[in-house]
Amino acid sequence: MTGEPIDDFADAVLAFVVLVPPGRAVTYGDVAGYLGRGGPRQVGTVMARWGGAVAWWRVLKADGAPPPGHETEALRHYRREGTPLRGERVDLARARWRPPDAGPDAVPDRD
DNA sequence: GCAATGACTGGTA
DNA sequence: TTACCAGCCATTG
Repeated sequence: MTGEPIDDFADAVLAFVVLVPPGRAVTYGDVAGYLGRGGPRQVGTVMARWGGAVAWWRVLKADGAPPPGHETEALRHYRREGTPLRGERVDLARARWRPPDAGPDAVPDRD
């Protein structure tokens, strides 16, 4: 009864995106890297297909720019969630988020 | 099985 | 800062 035949890879991508807390963001390449499979393009393809079911605006390109065709919409969410912005792009230097179990000490994300 | 496509990335100019 | 190029990998015809 899934109703939506989401692929395994897509499910992993969406599961990762929903883990990203508000005020934070990650890049397509980061998601692919944490998943350990696929590439940034695959993550983008999944977001384009099922991204509407998750906080797609928390996933951006490596240059800190939101997905094309949704820049204004994404920027609106950033202002609302308090995401560190730098001009019209997200300040990945501060907004970049990483999974809690990606470190040897499971250290909480840096401020 | 092969070729084309795609919400990408990093390096160089 | 923007622009162009080559690499990357899963999906689709």
